[in-house]
Amino acid sequence: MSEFGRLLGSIARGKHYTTVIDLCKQMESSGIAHNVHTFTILINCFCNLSHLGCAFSVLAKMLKLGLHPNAITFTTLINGLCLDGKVHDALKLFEVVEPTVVMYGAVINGLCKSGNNELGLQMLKKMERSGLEPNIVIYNTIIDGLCKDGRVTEAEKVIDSMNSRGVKHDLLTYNVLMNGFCLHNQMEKATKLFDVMVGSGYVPDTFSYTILINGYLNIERIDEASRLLSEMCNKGWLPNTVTYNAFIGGLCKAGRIHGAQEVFENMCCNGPPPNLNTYITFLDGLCKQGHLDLALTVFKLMRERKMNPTVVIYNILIHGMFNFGMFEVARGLFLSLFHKGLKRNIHTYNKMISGLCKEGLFDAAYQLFRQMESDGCPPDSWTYTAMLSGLHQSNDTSTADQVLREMADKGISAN
RNA sequence: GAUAAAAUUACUCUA
Repeated sequence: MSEFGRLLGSIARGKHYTTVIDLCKQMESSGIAHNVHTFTILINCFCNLSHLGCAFSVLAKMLKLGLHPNAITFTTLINGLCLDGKVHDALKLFEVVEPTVVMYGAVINGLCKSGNNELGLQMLKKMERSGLEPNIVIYNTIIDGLCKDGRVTEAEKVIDSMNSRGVKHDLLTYNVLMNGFCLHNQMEKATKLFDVMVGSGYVPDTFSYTILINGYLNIERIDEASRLLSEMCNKGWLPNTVTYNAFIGGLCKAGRIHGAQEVFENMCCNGPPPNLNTYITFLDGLCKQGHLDLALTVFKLMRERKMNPTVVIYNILIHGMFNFGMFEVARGLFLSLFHKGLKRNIHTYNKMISGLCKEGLFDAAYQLFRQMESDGCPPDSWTYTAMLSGLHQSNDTSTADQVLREMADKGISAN
């Protein structure tokens, strides 16, 4: 039985979540019983596929069988709730179970990732008071949240207090800090920190290099990014899909479409294989630079390579088409979302409405605006702004007033 | 009781 758990665990670690779920079904039908361990693995798989409902059904089944979920089960569920954006529910669950260090790690991560650094810091304090010692994972989580928020100085203070509590920083701490500098146009500081890190005996990994590479690419320093790429290769670190995706984005941004295409084609032929983000990055770059024909070719290629376009891919193309006057193509793409069974999101509608208004197609825009609610995408402040501007352009003051009232009723204010 | 299951870093669509 524990053999089975081990098997499931290793498959789950390889991220083959659906395989695990299938195996569990087979296991059940052949009468092999679950235990807390295998149930928890199953819950984690559902969480990682964002099938929270299924995850909680498994929990219910566990309870019905008289099995007691343990701290790991709860941590898994808390993490799943956070991944699904339900941080409040995660907190509620957290409050009714006996906390552990890892459980704190999961909620703090959920809080920091959802823009609640303050609550994350409060949790850290609460944890310290409760007698549980925060570990390096918890500190790195907080430091990352602060760095991404541009609060690198505060992050450095957290490092000091962490050190004085006897927790030593690690390679991740350096990577997180470097990324903080890179994201806020402080490449000199990032580079200096890289040198400090190497000088202290840490061996930079693929993350370290990709962080710096991406930083240089963001300021269009392709030369320096390429130099780092060779350096990392010489040191024996293989650039991965993320590293190349960063190059594709950076090259497109610098207008070097040909270079980006070369990187992309090389990935297709020699690996590492392009993933969804490769297509998102490349298509977005192509569309922003007005290379719509090539974008459509890549879009076709994507489907030939059995990579399923998502709504994000469609949004990018729709946006590109509107920007370069091909609004009929954009409308066609919008319609194919329905044919393909892909759910529209707020980006889709905001792009469509502002695009249609730009073309003077106010009625069409208004029609979409009115279908948003029933399509599960309630308009946000940006939708209202775009729609109102369209209504004003078409001198439809009565509709504009009505929309303004609705907006006020919903407590949404203009941008 | 565990040589099995849980939390942290890079690429990633709109004004």
